Amino acid sequence: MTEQQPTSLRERQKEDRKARIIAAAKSLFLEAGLEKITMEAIAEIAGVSSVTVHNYYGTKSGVLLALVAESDRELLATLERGLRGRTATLAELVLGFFEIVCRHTQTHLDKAIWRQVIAASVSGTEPRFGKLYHELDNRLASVLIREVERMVGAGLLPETVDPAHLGWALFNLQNARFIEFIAADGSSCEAGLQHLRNDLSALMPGGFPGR
Amino acid sequence: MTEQQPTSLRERQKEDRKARIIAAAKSLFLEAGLEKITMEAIAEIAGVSSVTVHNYYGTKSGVLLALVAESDRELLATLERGLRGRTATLAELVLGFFEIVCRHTQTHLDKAIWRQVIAASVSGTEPRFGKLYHELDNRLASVLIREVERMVGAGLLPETVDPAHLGWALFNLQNARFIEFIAADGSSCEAGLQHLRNDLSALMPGGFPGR
DNA sequence: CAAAATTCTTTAGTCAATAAAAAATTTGAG
DNA sequence: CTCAAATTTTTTATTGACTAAAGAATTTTG
Repeated sequence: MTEQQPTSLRERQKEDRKARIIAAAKSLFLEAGLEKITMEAIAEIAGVSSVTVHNYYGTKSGVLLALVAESDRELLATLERGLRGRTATLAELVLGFFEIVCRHTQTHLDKAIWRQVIAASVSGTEPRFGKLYHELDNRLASVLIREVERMVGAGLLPETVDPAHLGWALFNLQNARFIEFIAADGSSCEAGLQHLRNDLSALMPGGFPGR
Repeated sequence: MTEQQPTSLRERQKEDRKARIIAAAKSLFLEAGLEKITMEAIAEIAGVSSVTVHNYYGTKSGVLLALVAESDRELLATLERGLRGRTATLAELVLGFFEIVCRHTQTHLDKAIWRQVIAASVSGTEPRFGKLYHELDNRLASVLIREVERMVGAGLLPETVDPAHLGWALFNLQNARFIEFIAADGSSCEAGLQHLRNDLSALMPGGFPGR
């Protein structure tokens, strides 16, 4: 996970420009909102041409994905801190997961950016984009999977559960409510949590599968 | 649900133009693919100006949503025929639902169109768009809810289950796999079904909640 | 240092989307 | 039936994302 420094001058310059671009994008988006900011403006502040921005990130949404990916490591760390070995039930796990993700999106970027990113990940105009986003999803789902494994190991869940399948199912449930959360500026994290609670208790009235 | 004819000439002309536009869009998209077709081309065949197309449908995705909405009634009818009172277990119900939806999208429109529609429904640039799409989702989820109600009534599920909550949870699970299905041109309906089976058996090993 | 390879910028163009003025047509009153 | 008012479409013009290709600049390599 540590960055190996590219020896070549060209590589270093490229990294520099990329960093300048996402730095410019981040500050501009935060101060003026997504659709007020043109690619041209980002390019100008980053000191490159707008075509270069396109060459690096493909589309405006591509720039946004880079912002999301940047905050991804921190989100994963927060999830580790908040969840690792700390939950005794599936509901606790999934609700905790959802709450951390929601709060993180509120703090770091904003809903408009997430909407664009998710929309672009679905629309599939950019091949590399979909791939990158899917990797983020994989990392997030893996957190749930690992915790389910732990709970099985600790005897909190029956040996018969398949951690990967259960983890993905829970991730998808949670993700549907996350999308609902970001889809409307008005909807609160609490409302999402309540919906998710309803989902879980409808599917697993006993608190965990098979019982 | 029956169309009441608008008496005014203006209204009739408007309906006419709208119908010409979606007819033009449908045939053009099918024969040349989504991104080859410009709004200009649609407008020309429909015999209106491109600005009029925008005035009616807002965006290109708005035109697509109209196509989706058009096929929606047929999809609902197919769901009714295929599911109503025909399933004895939740897995049968959800898997059947998923399969019908997948096959319908393959037959009627294509994945590229669905990708655009779902992306637009999330991105939320168009307020009316999100609302319309959400209504389609509601109608689809209601099918599941009704069937769950029936199964509770028939003693196939415990009295304790909340049909609305369970219906929505199942719909969200199924929808996640549907989005996965349309996200990649390569992914098959069968693969989606298998994933969904895994989800269901992970969450409800006994075949239904609470057991 | 000079040729070769790479990468950026310039230039030019397409298309979606929006705004505002202008043109056409339906409607409604007399 | 006719003329003014209301509505709607088209025309016109502009912005901005995105792409392609040619040209300019710079790093690399021999």
